[in-house]
Amino acid sequence: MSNATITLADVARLAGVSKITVSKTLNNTGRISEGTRERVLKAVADLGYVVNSAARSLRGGKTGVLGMVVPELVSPYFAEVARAAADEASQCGFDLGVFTTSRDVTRERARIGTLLGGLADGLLVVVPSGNEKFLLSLERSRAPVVLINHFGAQTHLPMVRADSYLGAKAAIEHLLSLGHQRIGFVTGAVGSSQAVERLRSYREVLAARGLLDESLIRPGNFTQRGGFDAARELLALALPPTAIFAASDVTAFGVIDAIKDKGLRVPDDISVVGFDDIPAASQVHPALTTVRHPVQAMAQAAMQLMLDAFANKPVRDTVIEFPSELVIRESTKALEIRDSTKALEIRDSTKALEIRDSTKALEIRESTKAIL
Amino acid sequence: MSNATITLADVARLAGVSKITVSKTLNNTGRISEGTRERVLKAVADLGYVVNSAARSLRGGKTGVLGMVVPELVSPYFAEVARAAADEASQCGFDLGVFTTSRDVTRERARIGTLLGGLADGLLVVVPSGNEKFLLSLERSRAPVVLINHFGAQTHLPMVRADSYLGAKAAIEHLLSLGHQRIGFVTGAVGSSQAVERLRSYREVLAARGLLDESLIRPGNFTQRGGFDAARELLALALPPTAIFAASDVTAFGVIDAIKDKGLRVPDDISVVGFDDIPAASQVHPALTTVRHPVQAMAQAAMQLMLDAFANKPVRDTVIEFPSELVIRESTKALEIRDSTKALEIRDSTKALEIRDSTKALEIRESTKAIL
DNA sequence: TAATTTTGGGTTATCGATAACCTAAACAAA
DNA sequence: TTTGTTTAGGTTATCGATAACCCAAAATTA
Repeated sequence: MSNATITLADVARLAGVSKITVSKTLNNTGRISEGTRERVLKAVADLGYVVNSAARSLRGGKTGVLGMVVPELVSPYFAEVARAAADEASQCGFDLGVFTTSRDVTRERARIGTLLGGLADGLLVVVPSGNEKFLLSLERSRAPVVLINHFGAQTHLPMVRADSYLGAKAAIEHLLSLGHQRIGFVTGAVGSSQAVERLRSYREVLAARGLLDESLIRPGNFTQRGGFDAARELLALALPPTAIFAASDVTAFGVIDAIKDKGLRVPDDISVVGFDDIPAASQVHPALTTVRHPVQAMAQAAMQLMLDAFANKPVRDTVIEFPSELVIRESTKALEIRDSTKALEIRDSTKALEIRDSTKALEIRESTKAIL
Repeated sequence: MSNATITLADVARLAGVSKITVSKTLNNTGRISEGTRERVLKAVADLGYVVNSAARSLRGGKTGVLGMVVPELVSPYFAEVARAAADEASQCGFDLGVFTTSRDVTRERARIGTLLGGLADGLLVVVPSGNEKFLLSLERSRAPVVLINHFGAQTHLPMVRADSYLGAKAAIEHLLSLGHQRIGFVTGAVGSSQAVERLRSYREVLAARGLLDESLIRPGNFTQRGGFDAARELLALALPPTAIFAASDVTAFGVIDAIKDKGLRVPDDISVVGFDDIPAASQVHPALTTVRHPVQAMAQAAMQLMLDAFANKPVRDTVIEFPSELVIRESTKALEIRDSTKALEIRDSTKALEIRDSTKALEIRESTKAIL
């Protein structure tokens, strides 16, 4: 089992032709007779030849690999986004390599450079923090870059994102319609533009009705533990909230844990709403009322932007925004006098009621060009 | 904003030196005077130059990127394995790109070839199905390949894996010690070597005590839905099991859903044990008793094998096996006369009792060489 | 038959970075 | 002054694949 690299030259020698003939055969370019083609393909199979992507890339060709950068892999939301993107990429004949963002910005830039410098044909970037310098270095890269869920600093890079503001608004209004007046909020990660949008929506909707109470806002950092701690603080207030809106589903799980830990019940004593609609949201008891991003459609749009960029179509300043949708399940309930026994029955039911508010994706091309 | 690629030559021109001087400066090879170094670094910064990885790779250098292939991204277990691997890779100065296995074997081989043909310096492969041809093509690749959790076909590739057999045995014995005699089993995915090991353990341990009943074994396919359906069937039996062992935590969640759906309680009516110890396992109510793989240690060992391979140390036929450990939480309970009120209290407690059986990792180098 | 086109396939140069080797200076020692 | 030794930096060739171009022989047409 020799470890020597098998190159086009080896195949050519075995098949008794020139390198270029092998290349043409494998790429279906140029004219090759049937006999030669067969001999070449046999030699390729016998030697187990595979093209060297580095060489092909260097010569100006495509590697067939796209890169994706996400903040973390274990977060169900990012995992879902990555899965959707990998699916769409695969449909288009590309492989998707998923990388996690480094905490170190310098290292991060170096890595992006590496990826874009011949390893990947393009990059899908999920930027929670809108680091301007980082975006600038992305903009100047030769390979196409598509941003996903970016709400921060100004950039000309094409992007696909899901609205967080209206989805959060729908969630708060749902709670208001159930009679809740004191609604707590557990924020997301500091620096996440999505988290900022959700908090902004919470503040504006409640302020408009004179119900905003800043003491009901607690940091949650998008973690279950953060949700747990935040809810504990909220429950310890002299006048605790009757409903809690968490900036993510995972945070909401922590909130629910804290509520149960206190001996209270969801949704009978306190209603809880999450955000993201990760797979687990529909499978916990009580099933979680939450806001969902149309992840698959977003991935499809991102992939289309990537293909457009490959085809040299103009994609600069393109913004494709999808609406988020409220998914009502079992963790929210009208504010009323409780009956513990009945509440338990409801909690044990697995039949989730799903109601969705969905509208079409807005596509805004060249929208920010006028600013230039 | 020109889109032209910036190469070493551009930097060299601006700095007034030759290409090789730039290369030496950036790689800290050769002797460069302080003045020249500064001029070069300034030119690099001004132009925003980043090395072309494809060219470097082609020239025989390293790209600094490792590839990892996992069956899927959304599975919490694989996500956790990928996270651990990315952590370890990062510690060693590498970036890790995570790819999902394609269903199409031909496409899969082509992709692996692409990755190994210059894009990645090495590959970590999580192979649930031990496709022999696939392994053979991996063996003949020039770049190092380390298998993770492989139990299938014979291969010379170095591997790191966690025992499933003994962990499953510990789980079953835990249930037996609690007085359970009728223990159901929900299997994993067909073709998964891990799933095979777990089922084998279940069969052997129970058969040894004359308690094996094949009608208590149901397919679960590692999914929550599969666990749900399997548990429904088990509960519909004339003599249903008093405990159910699921081949994965996610399956166990489905099992628990089904039990609750039937109006029964965990662990008061039926005990449930999972496998994997995904993050959610410790956070559900009741917290799940399960079996855990030492994922971080495994990733570290895999990375060490990779580094050894880079250093041309012999790694062929190396097998590093880690023991799995039983984590006892709240979903298992001694078989006894029930008191519903009391059971509820236990269920609502968030204080998980964690007991672990842990021994040291076994390292077997050259173990299979004698077979040749 | 001569001219033209088609077919099948080879030659050369190139992508960008770098290992191996070489060449001038400048300085020190003899 | 001559010889040796650093120091600083440049030349050349090469990795593997392929675009652009070229060239025979065979087939077709005038």
